[in-house]
Amino acid sequence: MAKEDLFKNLIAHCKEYGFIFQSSEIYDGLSAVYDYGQNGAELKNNIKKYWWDSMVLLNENVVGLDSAIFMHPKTWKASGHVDAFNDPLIDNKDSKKRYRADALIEEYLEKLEAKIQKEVEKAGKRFGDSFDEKMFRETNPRVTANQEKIDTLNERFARAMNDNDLADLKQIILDYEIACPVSGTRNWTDVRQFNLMFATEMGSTADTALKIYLRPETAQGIFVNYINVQKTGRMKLPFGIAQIGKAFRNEIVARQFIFRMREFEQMEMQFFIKPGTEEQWFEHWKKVRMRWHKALDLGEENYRFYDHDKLAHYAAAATDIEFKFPFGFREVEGIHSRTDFDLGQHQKFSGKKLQYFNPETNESFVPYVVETSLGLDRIFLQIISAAYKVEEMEKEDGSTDSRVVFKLPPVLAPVKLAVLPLVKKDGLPEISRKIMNELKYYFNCQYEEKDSIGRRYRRQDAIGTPFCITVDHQTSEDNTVTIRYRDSMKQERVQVDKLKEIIAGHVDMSSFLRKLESE
RNA sequence: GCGGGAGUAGCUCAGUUGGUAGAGCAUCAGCCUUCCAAGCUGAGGGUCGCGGAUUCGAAUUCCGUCUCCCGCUCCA
Repeated sequence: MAKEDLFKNLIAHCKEYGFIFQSSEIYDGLSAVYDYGQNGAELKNNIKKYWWDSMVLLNENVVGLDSAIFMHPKTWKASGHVDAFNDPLIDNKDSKKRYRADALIEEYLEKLEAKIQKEVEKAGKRFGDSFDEKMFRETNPRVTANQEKIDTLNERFARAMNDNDLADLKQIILDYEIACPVSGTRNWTDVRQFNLMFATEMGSTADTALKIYLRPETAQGIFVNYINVQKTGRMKLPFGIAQIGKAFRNEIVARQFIFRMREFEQMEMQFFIKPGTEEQWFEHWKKVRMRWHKALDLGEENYRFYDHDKLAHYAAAATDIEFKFPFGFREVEGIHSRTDFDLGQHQKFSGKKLQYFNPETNESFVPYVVETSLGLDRIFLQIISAAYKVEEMEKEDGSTDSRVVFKLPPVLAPVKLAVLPLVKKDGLPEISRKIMNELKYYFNCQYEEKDSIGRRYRRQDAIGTPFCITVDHQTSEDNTVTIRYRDSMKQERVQVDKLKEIIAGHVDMSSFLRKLESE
């Protein structure tokens, strides 16, 4: 099957079996927003538990937090998001390229500056030692003309940016005949503002309302609570704060199913450290996080690190853990060395001390931060992409047969086992119900009696149920059932009272975590 | 946002120059009892993405709009 088809089929499969639906589908949907269905919600919760437990249970110096989506507007000034997420953009209609309008103008200014520089250098060579640069700049007509152009443009540009005058930004581009570097034409659209943060108002009357944003990342909720957690938890450096929560970005183009959504969920841990130890902790968390991913057993060859050359405004070092999706290698998790940027900014904007006092050395300082930031929806997509298999097999009579199977890690599977009476009579349903009623306290179970046993197995394969328990006529004689394994399709006959132990061995989170740490 | 493709039942799709909306699978009920889908009988389910125009009559033609997919672009 072609890769595109595979991805399409996966999306269709997710809908058909209750994993993911498009938001508000009966109203034609809402772009780049998705809902998790009955099976998707279970899988998502299990992923969260795996992450949360691996952070908070396995690391005694990492604690959890659940901060609000709404935050004081100053938060986003301090974090840099208000500035970084508000770009005036313009499109060239011929080349179809999109640019930041301010960047185009700045580039033009640089060109003018370069022209002057060239004149100066030329003159410098000609006159040798007797060259008076200041005099030359003030008197040469070509230089003064360009310098005047720069000065007037600079002034107008600064005013337009300050007033957020989009119309004038476009007019500048037209007036100074700035052309597209690709097409060379000046066929421009209007300048439009793309604000990547969703805004709303808090307060019931318009005149007192405060403009607030839906958080574009969960990290700031951790930073603003740094002191609260450190003091009340009596935390000593190094320590971490972990959080799972929704974040919102008004993406210009959101595509590729749940890979890039406008409303998404992050699993982030901010690790506070002494300055000077950031390299060591950066390497530590790179290793730990990669091990966490690989324990899911989705194929070693599907992972790689990608180190950033261009760094975001907050980062000193950054790497991504990338996974090979059906559409190529993409970022799933970011590990960033954020220095004291965030705490420093919040200290500055709030006027509150966000420091750590080391009683041994009598020093106070703003801690450095290494963060691990994982996209929950992305790792969900990663897991189902790797788990979705169409298998061809040969039947006993030589004809071919196929099945669609979700080979989800058993510990994450939405339904752990199905209890199936072989036939719908002879008391088999009653025995099955009894078994189910005992196991339901430990595992998410399903009971099914409709259709042939083979077809019921296939249905369970399609949602990734790792175990099918089949009750047959022998059960009433010796209290045994068959247990059928999803991946091998092999069956074993076991005692009913052994079921809990056998299944727990495969799906229990605590044993999975133990395995993770022992590796 | 731009270019290309698409939208008909839960899923995959057919639907001829405009003339009463179909199939397979799935679902539900019943029959049959069988350890790896596709046995038999019957039933339910669609204002053909939405809105408008043309027409005696529109799934089909035209306009607008929404959504999805691919490629740019943007973002991490």
